Parts: sequence; structure tokens; C-alpha cells
Amino acid sequence: MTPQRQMVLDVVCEIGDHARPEQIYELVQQKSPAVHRATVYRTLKLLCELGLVTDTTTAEGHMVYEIAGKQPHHHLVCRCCGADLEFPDEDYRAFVDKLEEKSGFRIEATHITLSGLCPDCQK
Amino acid sequence: MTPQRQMVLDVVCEIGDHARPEQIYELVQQKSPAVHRATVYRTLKLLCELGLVTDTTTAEGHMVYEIAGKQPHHHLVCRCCGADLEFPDEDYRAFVDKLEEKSGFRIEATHITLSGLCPDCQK
DNA sequence: ATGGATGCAAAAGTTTTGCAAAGAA
DNA sequence: TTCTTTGCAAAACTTTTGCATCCAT
Repeated sequence: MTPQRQMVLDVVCEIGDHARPEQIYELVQQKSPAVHRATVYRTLKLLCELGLVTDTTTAEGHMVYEIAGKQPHHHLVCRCCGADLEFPDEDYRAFVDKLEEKSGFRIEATHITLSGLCPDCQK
Repeated sequence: MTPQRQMVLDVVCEIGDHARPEQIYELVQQKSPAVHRATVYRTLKLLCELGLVTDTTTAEGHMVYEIAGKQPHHHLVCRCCGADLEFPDEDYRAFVDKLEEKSGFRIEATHITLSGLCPDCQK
């Protein structure tokens, strides 16, 4: 675990929510401008493989990272204001379980992001 | 509705499943090599706005298009062999309805794609 | 002629890769 | 030394945009 890797991990922790690579890169830059973008990408991929962070794809197709080890949960992201509401796994899990049973597929999407409008932006 | 647009629409129909822009472009190319990639992209965007096709983002973050007007449905895509199984809306709808009620969000993801392993590839 | 559609080239955004230098084991 | 990590630059991939031309009204 090199300083660069620690820093990337810290930043992902710090952001807490869904962290996009560019956002991570910018924060890392602020702390240590020498760290290269490629290092951030390589590190994120590595941290994923190590299971320290998880990756998801948003409904808009952006890769987002998050610290692993939290309770399984998912995200509702407001496409208008960006508000990010986590929701617990139980309902999704029930849905996926039923789907696996019916289809025979083993579903690997363990962390999903749904896009929509938050209560405020619906007004 | 120009010949180019008709051709893009036809190809999306023809592919049936989730059609990726490059795949669409290639098939259009075979029929009419003069059609430019930018035209395909512009046309897909237009057809979306017209409601003739729908777009989704796969779990891998790729944009995929599909002819509109089908019954609401979703996709299970095998990350190993690419098999694409559609599943009906009902269970997803029930899940989303519950989620909307609990969260206050209006969820706009009306066409989702989950990634996993098909029965064959689990062996 | 007016306005939209197209082809083209170029840009833009994101992510990956090859390679050489630097560092640690 | 040997293996890994890093910084760098460049490529790769996907999508968008500006502009001139073309076509149909």
C-alpha cells in the first residue's frame, strides 16, 4: 500500500457517496499534485480487485466508486440536483432473488444506481 | 424521415436485442458505406427524442438502443457469453413502486439491464 | 432562398497501455 | 538484482460539435 494508493483510498472514503474518477483525481491532486491520472485509474481498478472499494455504473453510464464493506445498499440519484439517497438492500434483494429463481441467471449487479427526480425537484 | 434515418431505424429493429451504436454503425455501413458515424449517433439521439427507440445504459456503462413500443421489459445480460434474456416488467415495477413510495423519488429508470451469468456459463 | 440533413474533420471526455525511471525487497 | 509502482506520453474508444455542402421544399 503505497502513499498514492492510500491517498486514493482516503479520498474515496472522504467523498463517501459515489465518487467519480475525475472527482477522485481532483482531490488527490489537491493533496499531491504529482500523482498522475493514470495512477488513480490503475489504483481504483486495483482496489476493486482487492475488494476494498466497489464500482458501479450510474444510469448515465458513469463509473463510480465507493468504499466497500458497508452494508449492501443502492443509490437513488436525482438527475436534476444530484441528490444521492441510499436505500437498503432488502427490497432489491427480494426482487433479484425472485428474478434469479425464475431465470436461472446468477445476477452479479450487487450495487445499483437508479436515476430519477428527488421530491424537491419534482415540484 | 430520410433514407439514413430509416436505415438506422431498420437496423435497430433488425438487431432486436440491445443494439450498441458501433454495432448499428457497422450494419448501416454494410448497406450504405457513405453514411457517417456522426449521422448514426445524431439519428439515434433523434429517434430517442421522437420516442421511436429507447436507450438504456448497461451495467458495463455502454449505451444500448432498442425499438420502442414493446411491452415494458428489462434485460439480463450474461457477462460471459453475452446471452440476453428479457424479463417482464411486473416484478421490477413492484420493486420500483415500493421504492418510490418509501423514498419520495420519482424513478425514471424504466428500462434496466442487469449483468450476471447465464445458466450455461455458471457451469 | 430557406431550412434542415449530411459528411467531414476535428475536438472532447474518459480510460487504457507501453515504456522508462524510480523505489522497495 | 529483481519485481513492483509510478509518471509520462500517447493511444484507444466513444461521442459530440462546427462548418460547409447538399437536398428538398
